[in-house]
Amino acid sequence: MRVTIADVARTAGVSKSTVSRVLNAKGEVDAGTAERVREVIARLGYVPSSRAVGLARGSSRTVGMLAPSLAWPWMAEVLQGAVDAVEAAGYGLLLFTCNRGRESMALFAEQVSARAFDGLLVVEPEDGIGAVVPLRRAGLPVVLVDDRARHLSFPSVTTTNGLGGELAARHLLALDRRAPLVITGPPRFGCVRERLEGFVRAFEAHGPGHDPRRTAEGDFTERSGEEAVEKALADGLDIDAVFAHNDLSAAGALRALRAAGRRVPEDVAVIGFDDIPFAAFTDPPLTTVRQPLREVGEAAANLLLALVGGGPPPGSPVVLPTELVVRDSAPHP
Amino acid sequence: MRVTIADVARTAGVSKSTVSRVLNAKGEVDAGTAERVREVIARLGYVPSSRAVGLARGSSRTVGMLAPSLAWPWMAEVLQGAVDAVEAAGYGLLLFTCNRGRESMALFAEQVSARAFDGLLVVEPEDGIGAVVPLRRAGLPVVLVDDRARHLSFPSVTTTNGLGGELAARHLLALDRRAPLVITGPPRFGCVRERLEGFVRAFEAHGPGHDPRRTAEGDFTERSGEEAVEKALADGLDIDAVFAHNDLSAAGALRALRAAGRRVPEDVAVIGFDDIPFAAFTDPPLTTVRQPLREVGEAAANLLLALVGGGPPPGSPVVLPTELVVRDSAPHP
DNA sequence: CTGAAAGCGCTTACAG
DNA sequence: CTGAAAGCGCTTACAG
Repeated sequence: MRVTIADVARTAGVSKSTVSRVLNAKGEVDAGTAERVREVIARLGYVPSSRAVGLARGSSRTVGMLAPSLAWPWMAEVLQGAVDAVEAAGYGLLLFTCNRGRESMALFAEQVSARAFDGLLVVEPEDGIGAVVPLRRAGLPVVLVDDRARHLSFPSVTTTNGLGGELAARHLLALDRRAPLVITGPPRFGCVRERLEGFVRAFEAHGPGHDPRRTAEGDFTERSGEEAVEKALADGLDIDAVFAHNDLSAAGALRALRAAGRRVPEDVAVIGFDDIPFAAFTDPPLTTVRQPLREVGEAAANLLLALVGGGPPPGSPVVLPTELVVRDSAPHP
Repeated sequence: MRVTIADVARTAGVSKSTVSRVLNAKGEVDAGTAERVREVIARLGYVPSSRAVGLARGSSRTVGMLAPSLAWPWMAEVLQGAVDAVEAAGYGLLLFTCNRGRESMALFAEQVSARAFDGLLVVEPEDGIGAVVPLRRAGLPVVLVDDRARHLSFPSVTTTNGLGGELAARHLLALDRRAPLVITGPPRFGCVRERLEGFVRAFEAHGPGHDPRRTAEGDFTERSGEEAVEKALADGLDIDAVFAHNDLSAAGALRALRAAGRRVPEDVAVIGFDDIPFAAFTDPPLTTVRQPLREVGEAAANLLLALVGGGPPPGSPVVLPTELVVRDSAPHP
């Protein structure tokens, strides 16, 4: 029923080898023969079976992507970038999620060992990269969208998180804010540590320094941003600025400030991180440190494809630039 | 290098057939032999090659999903639901996007005909389902997350869009709002037509009826919601309520109303549609018609898996309920 | 330039 | 209960 390479060969009056040659533009084929074969292929609507090709060739033209829950708004952007790059290369993207915990990982492991894909893209797994270390050791090309594994020399793509923290700090200093509240994410994330370090560094170099009591640990949720502000105010901390480690917690901070009757930006300037689409729609619109998320996805995918293609692993992480996007929550000086 | 079924057979002192039998729990195998084979499989860490199994068996335990740009906030939710269901069934999900237009579709078509997957999930393609009709005719199980193809008897999953429109209307009427502005999405979407019809129906049955001039066509973007309100106000239309066909355009409406000095909900009550996570964070938080997006993804995937498994196509679309989520932009009466 | 044959790693009748 | 063999649809040396 489905047309195979044998059908094409028979119809064109050549061998399967020859059909395969014109298909893959490999080896010398008489121009006339090639033309004839191509014509038959078109007429019969023949398309090679990816399974058979994969089996014979030992590769599947598919890459895997392991992501935490897709509920994080920035994930969609990274994923879109990756899909675009993968598609452009004629590959398929097999998507896996850690969403269901251990069970997810077990299923994922199965697919891995079943050789369902040729390379793997891993985005910030919540529980560390322990699960992917052996895969890489087993020879599977792996690229991390993250920076925590730098010391393990995992190929990775990340952004200038430290610089981002610095940009936020300098902007607040330019606005003459000296009493910031920093709402971080979970400190196990390398990006969190870098953002904080960059911020503190700038506040020490160009400002009054940073009092550790002005750092509140959040968990990237809107609620945690809200709580951090509520607690700071309840503790009697005077604050004229907030630097949140992501836009969601910045939105929470905005809400808590509003509820407390503090005006933004007059009383308290607020800066977020990520620049997810939603950042432009908060009230007031959020000044934030933009991460080029789609580009991150694209870069990671392209790096992976290069590795799959046999390219050399990059010596150092690919680092994409962050930039400050100024909106009303912390306007220009 | 990689361990194959032949290695297992040799080590266990049986034939490949027998290994295959214990692997697939097919046919009678002596309990002792089976035990021995299982032990060898575990010791050697053998995992069947998905490609080889697929080729021999004629199926790949993979389903495809074709989605428009992942940038729409609700897509992530649907996708997450689908991934969860697919993973739970031990299948893989191959993700495709229409994001790059014709080129995307060409690549997609290629993967389809290459039999890279056993079934296809299609989410609201911008340019209609023309591309997938032939696939289905060719025998590929297809499930639509949409309702426009109902007359083509495509298996599909959708929500009670008409009821959603009605819920919005009744809530506004209960708040004694008689002068609504309805901001629709592109009318080519079936869901848009249903939402509008449901709204109008309720306004005619229980209220003053609906003046067509009170309907503005939007395109689901924040900007289009903003413009619709600006234009209505510029035209001197008196409005005491807005019903937007999605949360993004509702957010735009909120912004335009604020800019015009109208208080929400005192002067104008606002209701959105979808209940994307961001709806809870607007100012004021948005009252909206909730669609169970994750459940939609799950239901669609499960339906598809059933079809792939040889189940009968459902006679009618699977319809999931919408419900009104009341927040401050249109509070309880 | 081209074909016959072996092989990729499985499954599945068919015999026994 | 078990094995030998053919077959899934390709690719790739190896001959010619």
